[in-house]
Amino acid sequence: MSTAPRTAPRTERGTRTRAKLIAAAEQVFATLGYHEASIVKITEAAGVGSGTFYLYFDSKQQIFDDLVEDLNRRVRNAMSTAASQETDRLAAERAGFRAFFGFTATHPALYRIIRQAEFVSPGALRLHYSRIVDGYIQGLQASQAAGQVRDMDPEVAAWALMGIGELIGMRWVLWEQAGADGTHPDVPEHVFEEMMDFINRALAPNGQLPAEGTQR
Amino acid sequence: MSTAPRTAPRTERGTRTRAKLIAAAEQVFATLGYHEASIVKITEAAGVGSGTFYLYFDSKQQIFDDLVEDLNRRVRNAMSTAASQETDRLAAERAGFRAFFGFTATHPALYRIIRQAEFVSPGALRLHYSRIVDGYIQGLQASQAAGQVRDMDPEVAAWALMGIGELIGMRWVLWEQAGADGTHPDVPEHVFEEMMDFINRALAPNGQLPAEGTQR
Amino acid sequence: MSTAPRTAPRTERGTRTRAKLIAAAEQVFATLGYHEASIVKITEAAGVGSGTFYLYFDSKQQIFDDLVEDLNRRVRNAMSTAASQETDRLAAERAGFRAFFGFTATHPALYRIIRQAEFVSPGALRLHYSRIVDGYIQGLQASQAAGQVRDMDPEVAAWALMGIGELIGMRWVLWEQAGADGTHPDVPEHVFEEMMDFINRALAPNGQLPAEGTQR
Amino acid sequence: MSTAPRTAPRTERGTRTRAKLIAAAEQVFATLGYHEASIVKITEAAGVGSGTFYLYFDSKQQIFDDLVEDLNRRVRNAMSTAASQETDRLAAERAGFRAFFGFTATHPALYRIIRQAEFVSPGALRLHYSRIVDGYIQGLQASQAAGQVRDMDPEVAAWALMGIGELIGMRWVLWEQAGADGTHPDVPEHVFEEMMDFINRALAPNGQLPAEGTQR
DNA sequence: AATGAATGAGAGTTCATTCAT
DNA sequence: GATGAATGAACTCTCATTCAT
Repeated sequence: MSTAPRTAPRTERGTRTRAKLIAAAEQVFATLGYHEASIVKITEAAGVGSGTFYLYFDSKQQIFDDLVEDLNRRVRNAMSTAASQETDRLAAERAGFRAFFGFTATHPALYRIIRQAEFVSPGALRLHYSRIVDGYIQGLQASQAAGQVRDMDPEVAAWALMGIGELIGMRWVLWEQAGADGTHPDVPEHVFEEMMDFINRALAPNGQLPAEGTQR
Repeated sequence: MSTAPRTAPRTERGTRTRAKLIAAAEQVFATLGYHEASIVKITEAAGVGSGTFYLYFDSKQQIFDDLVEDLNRRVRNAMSTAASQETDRLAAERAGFRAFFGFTATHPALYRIIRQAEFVSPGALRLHYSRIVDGYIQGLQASQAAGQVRDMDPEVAAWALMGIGELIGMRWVLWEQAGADGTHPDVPEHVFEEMMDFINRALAPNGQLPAEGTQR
Repeated sequence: MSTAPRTAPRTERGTRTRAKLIAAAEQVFATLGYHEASIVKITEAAGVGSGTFYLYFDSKQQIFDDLVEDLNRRVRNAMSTAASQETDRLAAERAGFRAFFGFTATHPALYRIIRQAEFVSPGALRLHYSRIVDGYIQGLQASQAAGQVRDMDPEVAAWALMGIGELIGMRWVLWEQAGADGTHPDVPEHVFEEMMDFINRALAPNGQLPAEGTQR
Repeated sequence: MSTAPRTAPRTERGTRTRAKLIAAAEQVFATLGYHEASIVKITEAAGVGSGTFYLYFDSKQQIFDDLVEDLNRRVRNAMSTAASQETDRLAAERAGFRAFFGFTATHPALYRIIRQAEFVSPGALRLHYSRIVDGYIQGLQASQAAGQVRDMDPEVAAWALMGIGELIGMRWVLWEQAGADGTHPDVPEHVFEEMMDFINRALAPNGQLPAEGTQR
């Protein structure tokens, strides 16, 4: 009857229990998808009683939302960390995409979970994509200010880049057989280069096409 | 037809009933998603008894597969029909994307359904994307042969184009509020032009970039 | 809306259709049991449309009742025909049991159907057994009048005989593997003789035990 | 216990709930038969929620099998307990049959359930009869060793005794109207005596038939 | 804080029966 | 007389959630 959310553990033991549940949920959702995953399966994987779940989460939806939030934060972090270590615009772009594909290869769960989010948690999907796109927009605007990207609407370009990464990653990472450790291979080199060439041409200022060597 | 249950009625009335069910399923799946959609909701939307469903489909899975198949066929048809009425490569590309967005606007179900397919019907998702990409590849190869597209791997470009259309369509068609008739607005003009410009630059042969000022 | 039973075909074609349905029902009920048998399976086996069934039978129950009636008539007929060809009381008894086991061996359907009758068709089971027992009672009374059976309540003895035949038949006919033609083997000779000896001793007038040769 | 689902509760409350379900199933199966009995009817009779059923049993089939097992164990126990308190072979036999009819009178479910087992649970029916018959065989062999039963094949005699009890019980216990408490009357005295006389004569060693006038 | 037995709404599915053709 | 598409009540079974312990 209390209106307080149940998500705040008061004791240290409680904190540990909540963490076990989140970790179990990530694994179970990734393996089975949202609907096939049941609370009992999650609590069993966490090694706690089924009733315990509701001490920390209001519903199955809520733990799902928490998970999407978590994964989104991690993929953006991976991308921005990688990009920020480069000074050149082109190198930063390459590093960002490499980080994105790397995260996809090692965390296929992200992909799987996101694809279910639209109906499970209205808004979670939009938030996920919007946040990543915001990162692209900021990068593009900075590059425009430095004269390294042509004059254009950065929002449209950002969604285009997001789409390119999304489907290339789907095709050449997720669809390739995962190894025994559940990790997929990375995008093949020539595909990555073709993709970067495609993007460079689309973004380059007039008359500043990339140097011959990389154009093929 | 190869997927129909043995009991599938063969009369004209039966054909009409099956069509009503497919149309209802499209609407219900699009609105509620696969898991929230129930056979009863579909049959109610179709205006038939719940048992009637099983005269035409073996399971909820099967009508889902049939629907994916159906929508895939229709969207590819819309795209190729539109593109084939243009002789110029650029015009054909524009027409193809316009048809894609138009289909998305009037059949949001396609999008929403595909996003759920990974866990629901492994294989259907891949088939859907692969078939559309095949269409892109053929178009790109023809344009390459005509010297209108630069030398490049058409498969990578095709997946990039697919991704661009996918996310631009998601952002500017599906995420925009649908009207009373359930139809979403089309992509705004300037977004469409920015996108086409992006693509043109990515595909244009060296030295054949559209002249400044005539691009829009 | 008419109160007339639908079981009376008016034309010759109707007579044939009804017969096809009865034959199909016997086969389907025997194979699948009452509840697993569906009207559609029966009509398919009969080669008619499913709606046709209700031109001749009011319900699934009714055709079942008709079948029980039919099988009961046939097994009693087999038994009494066999017995009536013997003049000696002992020989008649032996012939009756032989006929009973023979019918069981070639029509295992009877057994299977009867075992389901109690809940399917209240009264059918009682009628079946009562009628057979009535035959035994009449035989016993005649033998008593001839001094060939001791003074006793023929009704109790009749039910005892029925039970003996029932379980010996179950154990040594039905439980033995049927051949390729669906026919079970007959009761082994020594079992039959042991059983007849058992019965003879139970029924024989005091001091008139069967001759040494048949006692073992 | 070996047939319990993995989720079967282990607390004392759980034990009580399981017992309530088994008792309810006995009553419902006896009244309605296997096919008319539904899980909901059983759980309603047990006074628990319908989902509770599946905490204790995997399916309707399983509770049926468990019930057959349970009733079989109890009827054999009642029979052997009664018989073992008598030293005289004849008295033991009488006590065994009395116990059998008494069990039938208070647990008509056993009878009704067994009759349905053939199609419902192949094997359960055979096991039930075989186990009871095994008890008869052992008793007969012991009596033969003591010279109280004539030389004969005890297996055939055992099945004959089983059949006699089966049909006499059906006719004079089950077919007689049950009282308000659901319990049927016992076999009438003169029927019981006639039956015992029938059996005694069938089993008695040559020359040891009970003397006239002292048989009843 | 933790438990797990209990719940009941709702899922997918079947089939005896009806009725327009 | 014959058909078979259509029906809907009833089935078995699942699972997110509650609550007494």
